[in-house]
Amino acid sequence: MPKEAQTAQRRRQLIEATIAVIAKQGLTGLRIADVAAVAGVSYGVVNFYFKSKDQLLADTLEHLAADYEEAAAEALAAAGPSAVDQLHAVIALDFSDRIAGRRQIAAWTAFWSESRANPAFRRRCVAVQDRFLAMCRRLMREALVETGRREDLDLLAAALNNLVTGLWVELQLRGATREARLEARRVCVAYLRALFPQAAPGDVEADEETAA
Amino acid sequence: MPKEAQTAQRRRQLIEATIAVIAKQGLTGLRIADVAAVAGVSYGVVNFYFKSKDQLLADTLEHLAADYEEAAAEALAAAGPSAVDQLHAVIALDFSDRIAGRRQIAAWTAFWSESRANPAFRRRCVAVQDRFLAMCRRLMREALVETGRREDLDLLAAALNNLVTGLWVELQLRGATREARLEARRVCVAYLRALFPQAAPGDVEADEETAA
DNA sequence: CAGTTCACTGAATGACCTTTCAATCAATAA
DNA sequence: TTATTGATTGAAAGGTCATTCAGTGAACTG
Repeated sequence: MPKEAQTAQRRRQLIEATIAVIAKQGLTGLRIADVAAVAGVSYGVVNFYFKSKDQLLADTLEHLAADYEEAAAEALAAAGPSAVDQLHAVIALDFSDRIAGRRQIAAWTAFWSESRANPAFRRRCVAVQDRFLAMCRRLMREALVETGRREDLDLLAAALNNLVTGLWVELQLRGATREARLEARRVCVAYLRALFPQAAPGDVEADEETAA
Repeated sequence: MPKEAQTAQRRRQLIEATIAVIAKQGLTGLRIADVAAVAGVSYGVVNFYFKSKDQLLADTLEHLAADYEEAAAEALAAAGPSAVDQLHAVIALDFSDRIAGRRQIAAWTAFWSESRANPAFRRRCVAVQDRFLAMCRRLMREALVETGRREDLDLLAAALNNLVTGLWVELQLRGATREARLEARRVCVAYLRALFPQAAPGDVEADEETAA
């Protein structure tokens, strides 16, 4: 493996260990030594690859955010052409194992909660939310052209956005098992069905979003 | 003032300082000395009234939870008799200054994020959610009797529950100004209106829930 | 007024953790 | 093989912080 790729690989390994430790011990219980132990390396390594603990956390958030945005783009590209289909694809992704695993959800909620104290966290979290909200608006505008207009579209798009966020918190509280994630997805689908009774979506049971 | 009341008063003062510090510095930045400074007392006092930092945090969560539950009971009692009215009253409360101030929201999100690492936090947070969800279910069942049945009632009640949670996270990220709280409330109202188009609710602009 | 109680103070203690860095080791090049 | 480079290790330094506790003083009590 070329040197550069090896460095990237180790950084990723440490970031993933960081996420695991946050999930297990919370952000207040996160220690550099634990991250290193989970990654199976000496604790000096962490400060070799990351300038400081703070930088490690910032890079961890960046990793989560970039991974989410990449997966969302892929899911949209892979979904059917209708706006309702695309909405359902995004919902499926939001509760998929890849994006909404136990560890990732714990890390996201940790960053949200610290975001008022850490402007860098705040900016990145807000950027992700902005992008997701814009996507919801666009898709719902299209979906409502298909099924009949409403004047409170932006509010209903914000509701979808925040519904997903709230369900993530619920998964954090109750444990993001596969069954719990399916149930969360059903809640979102019920919301979409309430808005678009005409458009019949796929069955939630069917696929655990194997795509992407 | 009788001794017992004075003790309770000081404990409350320290708990409120704790909430303020969490809002400003996050849970990771919370130091006993800061709590004491905000409360305007010497730092030794904190360990005099609370066995430990952990106990201070547990009592802080208990304070938040009890305050919320009490306010919810009052809001329900003060609201009109119809289920839709009561739903709107609860929504108004959830984005009121009393319950959803900047500091309280920051504290709640902090406890949520630490709840996987701290079983005591988790239990209390889940208990609040359980109660709120049960209330949403009951009120929506009644509302749907008034306006027409649906089979996915439990999912739609869960959606309301989690929508509120998600909006709190949004307020945490973007700042819980009065205007932002009103907007969040509008999102909830839009959701309710989408479900119950017949039942006309009050105008959101009208009152900032002065009741309770 | 002397005695007692008790909230309160802040210096001292000791645990814990991040960060630094000299030494070691492995891989590659010469 | 030997030299060089750069990753890795973990001991040590330095700082931060929760917690303890002896002492202070204010408010009651008899």
